[in-house]
Amino acid sequence: MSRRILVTNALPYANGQLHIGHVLEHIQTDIWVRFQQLRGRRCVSICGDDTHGTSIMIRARQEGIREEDLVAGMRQAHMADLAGFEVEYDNYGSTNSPETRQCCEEIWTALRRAGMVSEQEVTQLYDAQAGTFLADRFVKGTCPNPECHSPNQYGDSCDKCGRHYNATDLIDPVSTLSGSQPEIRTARHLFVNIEKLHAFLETWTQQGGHLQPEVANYLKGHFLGEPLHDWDVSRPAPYFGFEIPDSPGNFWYVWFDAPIGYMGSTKEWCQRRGEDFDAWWRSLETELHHFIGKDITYFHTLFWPAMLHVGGFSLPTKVHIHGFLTVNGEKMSKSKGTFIRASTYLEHLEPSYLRYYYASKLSSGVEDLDLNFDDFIGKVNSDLVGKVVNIASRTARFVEKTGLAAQLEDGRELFDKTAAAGEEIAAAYETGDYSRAMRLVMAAADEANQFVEHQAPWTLRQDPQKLQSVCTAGLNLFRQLAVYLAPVLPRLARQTGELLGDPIVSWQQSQTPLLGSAVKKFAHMMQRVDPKKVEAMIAASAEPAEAESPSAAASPDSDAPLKAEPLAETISFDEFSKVDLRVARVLAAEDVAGAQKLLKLRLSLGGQHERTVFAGIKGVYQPEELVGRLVICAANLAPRKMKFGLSEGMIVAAGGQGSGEIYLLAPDSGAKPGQRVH
RNA sequence: GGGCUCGUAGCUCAGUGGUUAGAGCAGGGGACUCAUAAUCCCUUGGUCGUAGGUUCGACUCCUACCGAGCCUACCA
Repeated sequence: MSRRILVTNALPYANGQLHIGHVLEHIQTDIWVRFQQLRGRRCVSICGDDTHGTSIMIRARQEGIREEDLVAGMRQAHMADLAGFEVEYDNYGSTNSPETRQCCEEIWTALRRAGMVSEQEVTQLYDAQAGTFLADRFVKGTCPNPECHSPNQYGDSCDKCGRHYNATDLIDPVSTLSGSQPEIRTARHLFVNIEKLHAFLETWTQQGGHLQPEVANYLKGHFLGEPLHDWDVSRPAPYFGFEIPDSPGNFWYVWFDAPIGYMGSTKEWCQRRGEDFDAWWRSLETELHHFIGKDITYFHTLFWPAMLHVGGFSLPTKVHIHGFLTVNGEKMSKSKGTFIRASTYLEHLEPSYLRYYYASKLSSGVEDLDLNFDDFIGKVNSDLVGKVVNIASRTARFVEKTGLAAQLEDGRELFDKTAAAGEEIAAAYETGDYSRAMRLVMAAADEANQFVEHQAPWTLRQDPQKLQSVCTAGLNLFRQLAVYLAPVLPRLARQTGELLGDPIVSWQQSQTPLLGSAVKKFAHMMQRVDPKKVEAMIAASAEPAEAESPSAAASPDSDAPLKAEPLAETISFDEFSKVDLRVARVLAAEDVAGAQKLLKLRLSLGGQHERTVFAGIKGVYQPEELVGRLVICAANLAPRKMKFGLSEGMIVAAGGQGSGEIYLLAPDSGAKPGQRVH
């Protein structure tokens, strides 16, 4: 009996345009789906937009439109981008649909019935002016870390010093929505007591091959080794989402309904196609495969199976988790032009290039994948144009008039060999090891080129029958490759079908030669990648701000540090003079065992006045080189108790955060310990 | 600090116990000229991160360390 498979791709968030990192996942999914369909399986692919949450609500407000309109517009843009990359879904839905709401209610009811919902008080910052609670990313303030005190930090953690804290700990918090000072308010939230399913999750994650081994290990070590925390699944109004039926004024948190959106989207498809929903989501006969990025592992491997289990739905057969995309070896960067939108790519380059490149580098593991443009150009040009398409290009013209021979005589052996390789290639696709599949196909392409070379059809004008025989073999070898590549390169498969008058619809077509068929006039199937277009794409992606402005070019110093850390708000002289900075001499400096960045300093402010200060400069300054030198110390800072002792001040230093650059300030010679800095 | 992944030729990567470690690209030499300066043949190039260990035998297993990335905690 043929397998029945339901495949999902993570739902893109409706808050932004797709970029080439999103595209990686969609292509990975699309290749797998097309492969299954080519193999004759019943394989349905489901996606849609993830539409709820504070971000969407805020953005809609900013643009002065309804959330529904914002979300609808973004969905159209996402669908257009995906279509541009030849990514096809059987249904592209939205979490903001009646179908998703219905599924949410069903699972919620089951959670209630299982006694897995509890209420707890949650204290959060509240913006009275905007009338909403503030998610961490909507509040900014000064980092509460006394050693840091960086302004303009988000409510969850400081990107300067890396400390994590509660938004309520921020100094001088400001709502980014209204600019007003938020107040602290308490609200009742609903929690799912996932710990009750600990044993179930332990078994499900560790057995049955549902997860890649490294993912199973990760969960075991990080979450399953101790009781699972209750999961906060509600947000008080106003919130763009679904109101919880039995808890008026509370809405399901976006991550509650996001995966349920897979079901809602399936339901839409079922209604349109007259399919039975339960046959897809409550049937042991149906495989369920999720493709996601490693950033959302947690939601898909713990909460999601738990919700499905409680709701009586099918559990995922496998969660396929991939790594992140880097470009030219680094995180995508707006200033370097490597943060490339899907639509920008499509304006400059063919989707086939990226589909093939990604396929050639994807494995079944969770490793990150690097898109290196030199490599990209080389690989696409030599593999696809130089090798694969070239086989057709050098044989088709000779048989335009005669068509394919009635028998496969020459090349029979190689044809059989290539046909036999099909199973190995299929196995590689099946496990998600596309790079292996591509290697195998390219090896076959090399042999096909050798065959053509040795038969030298261009020397056979005097022997039309032999010429036709050789080219029939060459084109059949090419057709085999086109079948094997069809999941990755659907356009090439279509072109091949047209060339030979026989559409490629099944993997099985690689096993039998096509004979007696007419051959159309050969036209180029794929253009080489033009490096200039790659450059143009990168230039078009670079942030306009980074495009050189005349004044920036004239200045000897880059304005990058200032951009990285914008000026703080204006303060009065009185406020400035509250900070008492003093010249101090380093009496002693030592490593703090166990600390990653800390040195323990003993400072003298003159006479008997000494201070112990911890400074995050380990690895940048050696303790020996500090002893005796003068530094500037914030001397009236409240002492701070730290893991390694009490810190009685702070020494000031300049630096680009995160870059490891730290430069201690020093007074010019002549300054004496204890002197104040005015 | 804990965890995961990775470290093999200039580049991108195969290779998970067994003969002298492979491919593609790039480089060098030659051939062909059908083909999108594509192709074919030959060729240069690696102490498989380091150091130990297990084994008759290790790139492959174990331990430690070094380096890169990510996650997580703590801390700055």
